[in-house]
Amino acid sequence: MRPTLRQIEYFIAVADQGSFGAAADMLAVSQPGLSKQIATMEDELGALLFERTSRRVTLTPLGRSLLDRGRRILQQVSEFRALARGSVGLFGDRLSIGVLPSIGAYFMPIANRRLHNHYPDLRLLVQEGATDTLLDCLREGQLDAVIATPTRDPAFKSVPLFTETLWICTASDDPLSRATDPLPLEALAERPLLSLGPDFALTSIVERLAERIGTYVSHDYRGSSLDAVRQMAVMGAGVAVLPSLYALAEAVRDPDFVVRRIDDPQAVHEIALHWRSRSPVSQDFEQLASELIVIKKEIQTQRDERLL
Amino acid sequence: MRPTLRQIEYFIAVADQGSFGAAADMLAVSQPGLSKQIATMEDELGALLFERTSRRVTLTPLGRSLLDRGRRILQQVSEFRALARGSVGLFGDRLSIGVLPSIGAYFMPIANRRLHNHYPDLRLLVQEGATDTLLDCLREGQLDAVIATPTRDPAFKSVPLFTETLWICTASDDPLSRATDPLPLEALAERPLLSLGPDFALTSIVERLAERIGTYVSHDYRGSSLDAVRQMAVMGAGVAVLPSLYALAEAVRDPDFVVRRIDDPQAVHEIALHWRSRSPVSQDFEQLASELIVIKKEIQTQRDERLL
DNA sequence: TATTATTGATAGATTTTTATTATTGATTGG
DNA sequence: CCAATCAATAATAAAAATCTATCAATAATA
Repeated sequence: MRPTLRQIEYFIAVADQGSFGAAADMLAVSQPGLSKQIATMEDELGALLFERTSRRVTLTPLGRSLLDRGRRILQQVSEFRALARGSVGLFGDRLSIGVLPSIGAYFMPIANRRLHNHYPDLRLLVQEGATDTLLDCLREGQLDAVIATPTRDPAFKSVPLFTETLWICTASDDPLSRATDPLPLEALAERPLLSLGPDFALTSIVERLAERIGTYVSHDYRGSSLDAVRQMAVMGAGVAVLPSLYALAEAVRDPDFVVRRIDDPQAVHEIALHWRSRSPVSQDFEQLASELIVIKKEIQTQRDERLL
Repeated sequence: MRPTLRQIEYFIAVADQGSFGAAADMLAVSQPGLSKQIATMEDELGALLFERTSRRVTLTPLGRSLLDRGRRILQQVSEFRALARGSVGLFGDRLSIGVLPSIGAYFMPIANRRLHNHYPDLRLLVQEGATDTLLDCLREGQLDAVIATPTRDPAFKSVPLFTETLWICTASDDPLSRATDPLPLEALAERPLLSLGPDFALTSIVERLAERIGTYVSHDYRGSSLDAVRQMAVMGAGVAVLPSLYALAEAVRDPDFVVRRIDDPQAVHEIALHWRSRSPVSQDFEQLASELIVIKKEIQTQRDERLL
């Protein structure tokens, strides 16, 4: 592409030095080489950039008006390089990340703030959805990373981040709402459970729990959001099973909101960070994962203190 | 100076095409040569720009953040050249222009023909889209000019071209279809309006009108094209609000197609020509704008004659 | 499951571009 | 008029970019 960056560079050097020879010295190239580049540049542009008087070289009016543009171009190329080099071991400035709904509303805002301290230039674009949907987007390159239920797909690498416990929420006049201590799973027998739509991995977990104690997940009311699920429970449509991030955040906000942890080793939801195995920045993702783990612990500690 | 302009050019081509082979074809170079350039570029930058899976090529986060910068650099080099060659830039080269859908289908074909008489070498590449999308492309240098709703962004210069009036179209058995004279806005009260998707400035105007008379723009049926909007109106889904260029062109084509102008000072859509303020060929654009204004008047006169 | 097609990477030859040295021609101050 | 200075030219060398041919990996297809 003409003019070449080299030509622009030479052009600026000559303009600055006011002499071909001096410019050549400064750039540590031979004077004829530099002369040639300027000549071909002028030739291709169809106009003279310098006025050669026998004793000195001055810019033509055209050359003068091109000088700033040339400088700006070189400046931008150098910024381009700096940006590329500077982000070795870091992400670029935008990272598209897909997360489960509970993560999106109750984890990402905090995580975003803390990550900002470590990566000041990082801009997170968060998209919420179900695990499978998100992983499809990840596969197709619409997302860079996904925080969701672990998967075994070899197209992805993943690192476990944390485990969410599952909590129940019922109408305030429900007998289950009378206590706040962990609840044995069996106490939910005979009670219809409420959860999200069938796409969500959380729902599968809840279904498995329901099966174990001989009850079922209500198909009539399937929440499109965790808030919807909670509303249905409050109205008495069943027992909502909610992930800890959501349940506890709401409990902190509204002391009258009663949630109880399900006391069962299977009443948990594993959460992992996923990215494409082929991604050339795998190490960055691993580092991101460990940051996120730390952040989760901090959130937990902080919340425990507020609850006590 | 690294990266080379050629490397940046190749980089952008691959990003745009999503494939090394396609990019090489587009640039009329061999695929290995292009691969090599990208490889050395990545090598010299010390970071990968693309993520290669066997079936597709996607940008890494870093690549994505460099893309705009790259485009801007090429854009500026091309402006540098254009400026040097004397305003040959606009009417010698090809002009990529983005326009609103109604303009693209019912104005550009005619404008193109007439412009050809004045500027025999001018080749227009027309792209359709919503105002914001087009202005983004303009900013990034993918387009040279945009004909769309006026904006206040200081990055752009603009000249008003003309004002489109808004017209309605309803099903043929609709009471509103019985007359053809201008319609007071109030006659549309209680009637759901139909328009394009939320990206389009036209839709905002229609929404404002709807609000004034206490009705709404149907969200269930949002046309992806003006034709789609008209179809929905013909099927009785609501009252389509269409810009004059589209409505009158269709009315001329099909005499049974009933459209009525909305008789209200706010039922109008301003249209302006935009270009980058930094463009070295601003004068050319101003001239282009005045040509376009003349052309619009000619079209109007011509159509009025055919309608009478 | 085997086969075919597609896609990007690699190797080596070749052309094109850029740079170097040596030299020339022109101008100007003494 | 001479010596000094500067940019342009010529011949050649070095470097870079590109091409052809081919490979390896992976999906799609039979």
